[in-house]
Amino acid sequence: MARYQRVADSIRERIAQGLLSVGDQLPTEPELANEYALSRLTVRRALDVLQAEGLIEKFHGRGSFVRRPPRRVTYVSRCGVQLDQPTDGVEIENYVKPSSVLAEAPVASLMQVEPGTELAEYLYIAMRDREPYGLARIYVPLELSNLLTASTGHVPWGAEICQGLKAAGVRLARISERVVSRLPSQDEAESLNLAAGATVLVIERTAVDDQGRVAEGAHLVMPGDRVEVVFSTALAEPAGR
Amino acid sequence: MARYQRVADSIRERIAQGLLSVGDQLPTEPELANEYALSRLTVRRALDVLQAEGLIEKFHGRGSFVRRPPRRVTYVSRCGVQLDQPTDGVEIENYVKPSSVLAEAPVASLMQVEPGTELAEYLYIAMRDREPYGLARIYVPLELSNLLTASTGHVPWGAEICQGLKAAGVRLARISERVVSRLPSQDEAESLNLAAGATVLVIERTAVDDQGRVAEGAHLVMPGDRVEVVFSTALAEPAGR
DNA sequence: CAGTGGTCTAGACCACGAA
DNA sequence: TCGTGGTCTAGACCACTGT
Repeated sequence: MARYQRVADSIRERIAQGLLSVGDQLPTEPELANEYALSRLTVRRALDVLQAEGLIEKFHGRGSFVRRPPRRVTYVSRCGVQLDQPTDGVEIENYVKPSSVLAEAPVASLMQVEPGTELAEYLYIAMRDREPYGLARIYVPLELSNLLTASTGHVPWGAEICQGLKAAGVRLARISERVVSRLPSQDEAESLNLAAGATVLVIERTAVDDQGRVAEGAHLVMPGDRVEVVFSTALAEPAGR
Repeated sequence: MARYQRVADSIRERIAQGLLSVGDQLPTEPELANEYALSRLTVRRALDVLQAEGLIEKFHGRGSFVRRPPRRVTYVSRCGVQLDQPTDGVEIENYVKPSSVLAEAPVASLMQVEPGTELAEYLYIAMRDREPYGLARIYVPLELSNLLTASTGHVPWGAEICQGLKAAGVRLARISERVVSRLPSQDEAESLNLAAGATVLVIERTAVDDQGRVAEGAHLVMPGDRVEVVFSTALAEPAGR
């Protein structure tokens, strides 16, 4: 086994044993190189491995630190964004920025409208532990968004969108979701504060009403190592038949 | 911008322009180092970037090659494994290995049985383009698996499991699926022929019958950059009501 | 300013694959 | 056996952070 792997194992062990705790700064790279009698490049590769695993976090100019073990946030398939992990008591804050946009090609395809159609866009940034962990763009046809704001009196969030649509007389017939894992764009990497090599989980969701029109579309980007997605489907033929 | 990034851009450009085509071998690392007047380590880092992007593939002892752009395979939520991308004409082969196992803790939790319970396990390896792209472990309670083999006469695959269960009188009430992205275990990396730093998409699925018992459980592991997962839910209240 | 991680070099040896 | 990528070194300079 390569030496950098052994160093990674050794530091992993130190963390597991509690010799290094969450938030602690690791020895500097020259110190580690000296300690293991290896070149600095070799211990750097070990740290890269640990960073890819999400065990540590490196900051240019500051040092390397033991990371809080990533608690997975659960995304549950439902109308409106739903991100929660109920039992850990950590607050999740959301920042919402509503606006209206002209649909570019990808959004137009998602919403099944002509490119250039005007849509209401809700941009959400979800924070947790003072770190961003999710970007959500939710699109609603303009005529529906007016009904939404009128009925709720403020910018809706999550399940409120669902209820608002219902109150506005929209009957949702089907929700389709597409889940993909990929490398983040540069923007996404910065917004979500992602390490090099990290992936994001992308969920594209459309809610179709009983007229076959797309009533809501969502584009969610989340850090791949901090989310789990749960789908639960009741089958068409219930037990009673 | 760092020099290795510029080299990566340059090679990316060569591929985009068709100077390098799918399957072509790249110049060797010493050649590239010479060509760009950089050290070998620097061009190696450029190649690492391209490999992480899935653009090239490196083979120890053979060379680096332009990779076929990863066609995403679509996993559609359904009973039984369903992996297909209909319109590309590339054959998907499956190798099945049935056996019976004693449930370890994670499997026992998936199937909601006591640890140590005997279960039928079907291990599938899905191949495509002569490369493995999916590992599936499907678990069925032993009494159901006997019914299955009896009714189909051979080892069932995919939708056959669903039909077989139905024929055996099992009424499925709900399917739950959990999707997670993570780094592969060493075994998984080898079986799926994954590059360093690649992630896998894991789907854990359980099908529950109308008695609340788990009739089928599945643990699917797929290369994160070659799958997309699609869920479609008809809502509880159809349009007609 | 001092201390940290990020990039880069020139050279060496090793491990693997194919002929 | 030979050519390939994988690992490693000792040293250098740069870029960022906090004081």
